[in-house]
Amino acid sequence: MKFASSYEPGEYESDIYGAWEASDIFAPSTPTVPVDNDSDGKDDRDNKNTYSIVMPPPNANGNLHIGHGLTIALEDSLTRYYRLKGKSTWYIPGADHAGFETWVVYERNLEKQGHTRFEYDRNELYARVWDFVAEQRGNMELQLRALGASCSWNDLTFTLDENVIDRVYTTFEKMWNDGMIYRGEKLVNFCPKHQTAFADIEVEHKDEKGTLWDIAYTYDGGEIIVSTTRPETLFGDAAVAVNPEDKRYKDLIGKTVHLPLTNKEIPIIADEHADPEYGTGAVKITPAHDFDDFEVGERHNLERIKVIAENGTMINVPEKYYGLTTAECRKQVLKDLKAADLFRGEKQLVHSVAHCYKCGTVLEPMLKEQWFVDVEKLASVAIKHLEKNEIKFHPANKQKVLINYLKNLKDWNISRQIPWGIAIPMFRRITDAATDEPDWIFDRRTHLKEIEVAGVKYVRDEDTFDTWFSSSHWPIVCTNWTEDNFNPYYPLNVMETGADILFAWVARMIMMGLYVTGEVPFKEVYLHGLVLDAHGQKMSKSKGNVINPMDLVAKYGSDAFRLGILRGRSAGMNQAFSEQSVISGRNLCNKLWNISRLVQSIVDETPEDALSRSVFGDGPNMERPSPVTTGARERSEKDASLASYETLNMGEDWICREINDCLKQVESSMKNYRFAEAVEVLYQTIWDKYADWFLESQKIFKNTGLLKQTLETILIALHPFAPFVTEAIWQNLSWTDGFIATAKWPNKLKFDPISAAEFESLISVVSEVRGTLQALPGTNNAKKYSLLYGNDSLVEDNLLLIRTLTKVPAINALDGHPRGLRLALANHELYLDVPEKVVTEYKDALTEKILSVGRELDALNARMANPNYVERAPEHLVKETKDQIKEKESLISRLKSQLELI
RNA sequence: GGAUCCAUAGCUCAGUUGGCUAGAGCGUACGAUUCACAUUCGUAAGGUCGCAGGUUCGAGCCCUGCUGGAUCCACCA
Repeated sequence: MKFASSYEPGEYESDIYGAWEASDIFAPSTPTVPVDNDSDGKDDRDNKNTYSIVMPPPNANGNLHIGHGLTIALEDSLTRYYRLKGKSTWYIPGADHAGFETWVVYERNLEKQGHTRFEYDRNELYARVWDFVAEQRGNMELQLRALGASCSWNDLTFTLDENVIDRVYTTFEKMWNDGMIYRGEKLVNFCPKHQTAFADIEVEHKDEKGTLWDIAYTYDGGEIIVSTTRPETLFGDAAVAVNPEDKRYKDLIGKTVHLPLTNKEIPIIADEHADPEYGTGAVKITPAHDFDDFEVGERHNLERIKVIAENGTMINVPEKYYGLTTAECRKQVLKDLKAADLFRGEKQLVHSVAHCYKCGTVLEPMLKEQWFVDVEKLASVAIKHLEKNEIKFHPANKQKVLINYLKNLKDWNISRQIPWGIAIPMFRRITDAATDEPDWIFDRRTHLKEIEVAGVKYVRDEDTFDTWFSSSHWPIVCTNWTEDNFNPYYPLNVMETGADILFAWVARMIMMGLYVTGEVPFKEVYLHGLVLDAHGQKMSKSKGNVINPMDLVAKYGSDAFRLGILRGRSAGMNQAFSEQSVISGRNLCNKLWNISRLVQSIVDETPEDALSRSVFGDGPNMERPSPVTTGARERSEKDASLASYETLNMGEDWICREINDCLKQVESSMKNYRFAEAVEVLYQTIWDKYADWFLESQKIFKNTGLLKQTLETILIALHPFAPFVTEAIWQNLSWTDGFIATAKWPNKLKFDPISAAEFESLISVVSEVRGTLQALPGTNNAKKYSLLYGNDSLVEDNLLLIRTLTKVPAINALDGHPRGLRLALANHELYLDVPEKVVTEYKDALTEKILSVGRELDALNARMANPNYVERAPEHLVKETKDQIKEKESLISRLKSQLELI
């Protein structure tokens, strides 16, 4: 048997992916390189039929985590949907060198082997990490395949590919020439462990308990007490600041105080930065080691005295403290202050402290010469385009959030002291050269340590770029955008990524896209939130609640994972996820499998229908009977709209209508990025409508043309979300052809709307029968009692169907007097043939039913009693209310007469 | 300090310009089962839509205030 009794994803998934890839169906149909067939010098391509999306590159040396799972589920659903819709889809995969992340892993390995980074020069380290990453990379790519990502593998972009580096250098050169790059000595957040600076955005602030110490700075005839959490930095103090409005210290402004433990005198200055309400109102100013103090120092032209070295030890301090770590120094300073009777007390406080987001080390504000990008122009251009709504955001509020961020953006430190990254293409003049040559020159030859230009020698800056500087070019480099040619794939149709990197990445892609190409890099942005555990908690290794997507794929299948993670998820929100939703997805796949199995078995009863060709290998599950030769069908069979069928009864019209509604809802959901809704409506349609009502009725009618057509339609509609099971079924069905992955999105089905609506009545009749049978005392009622009908054409015309669906033993026309229990249906005369005794026992339930219908009727009447409602509400609503009142009234009177009979 | 989001059934979530009796999945209870599927089928219970006001014929949805939770940015000597 081709269809086993349950769907086993493990038996199909890798074969299916292999077949897709071997047939190269994920490459876009519109060429990605310029085409000029008529040699008129113009590109013949257009962007009307293209759909482009790039993958946020996963870390090349890591494993995919749950967030990647969500990313792929979202992006691949879009890609597959638009592919079925006939677009030339280009889903471009990527791999990230993940500068700092990878470096941390590599350096840890080095340390384990008893080595340090300082044993090697930069080029050698780079080469070693390159090999390390190359070894790891295939793993991540296999996992993307397991998730079903239908990306164009030939176009995979690695963040250190030559074209990426070229593009980054071109941009940097342009910025340098435009005067947007400057070298500045500024305070940067510096990790003493990793020996590198970070951008503001990479810093993690955590609230910590600390101590605030009061220290006396003396002057002739008195002392001024300052409060500090960092006594060890006092050697770098350049002043003491007080608020100009602070009466206590007014007379001291301009005087000098003695800096404790030294022979230095420093001035007392007036600056707004000092808050009279905080501590003593006087604050020590250490321009080289505190961000605020740096600014105070700039205002007052104070000396920047660097007392902490990059390795975290003390420098430029009295002999006694030299070389101590900051912690040791703090201890010693406090001890010495007490001995000198300059210590004036301490108190506990909670303050936020900057930490390295990778190793947790407390970051040191460090005075360093670094490369900065002047972001003013970049940000203002981006704001202008954002305010013109050139990019649509999902969720919409992120547009405002982003604009707000850009308005407050500070200059961007792009230097990193990590070997693993793109070298900054700047060279410094060696000091003894002629003095009229520039200090720094741009040059692409970063593989050289030293270059000579016009007889002057220059040495390369050893720093590398912040990875966000290069990844801000991602849409540009992935689509091979160039200055010279029209590119039908740029801007991207959508940028899908995590809401947590809206600032770090999305903002920078927009700025860079506009700077380089003059256009926004994408038309829409979809941001997903965090995937939380089943209880809404953040996943973390320390909590032990991390869910590995690959485990779920192995256990339940790729489709189940995708369906599960998309359910109940909406843009931008951090939402819970549990194995249970994956199990639901698995169940749907199995349901669909069995639906197909049933349809195939009905089709098989008509042998001339059984014909197809296999597109695929000879796996044990992929075999099918030899083709039958009668009436060979053309490939157009897979175009669902061309298949022929006729609807022969109202259930058939009804399912056509329901499937059409479903398609419409899926289309509108996809347009609005409401993935969960698309999945939900498919789930309902396939399970509750197709299987539970339509297929049940087809056990009687067996309309093979329609069965084939409708099954194809729902398979294609579900394919974007569950690519494997739909393909596995497609390949197993006897009449389908080609890949479902490249099928055509179905057209609407034709049906008779009046007949379709009548089926709703039948459903309500059947439901009422089932409900009443369950409510009656006793078990197995469906087998005990038959139905009697009065003058009712719906029932009369559908005796067999109603009998099948309700499982009652018989349905007979009422001969003479009504008997048994009349069902609570306003428009049908139907009785359950039950003995008087049972009817009597049912009395309470009947009374309750009358009361509940009565309450509904009261509410409707109250509405009509309100003259304002009748006057002001839309006419159709008023009419509807009237109709409902009529229906309820008739139902109630029937139920009441029944009750009287008892 | 600035900003954003969230609060609907036991749990996780829908509910799109305000409009029919507020929905789904899971869970729970009861019942079924040779006939595609126990990864099944049927039935049911379960909600003052966080609280308090306001606008409206009509509010889960709009407005104001409050409470609770989350996140981001800035700052914390």
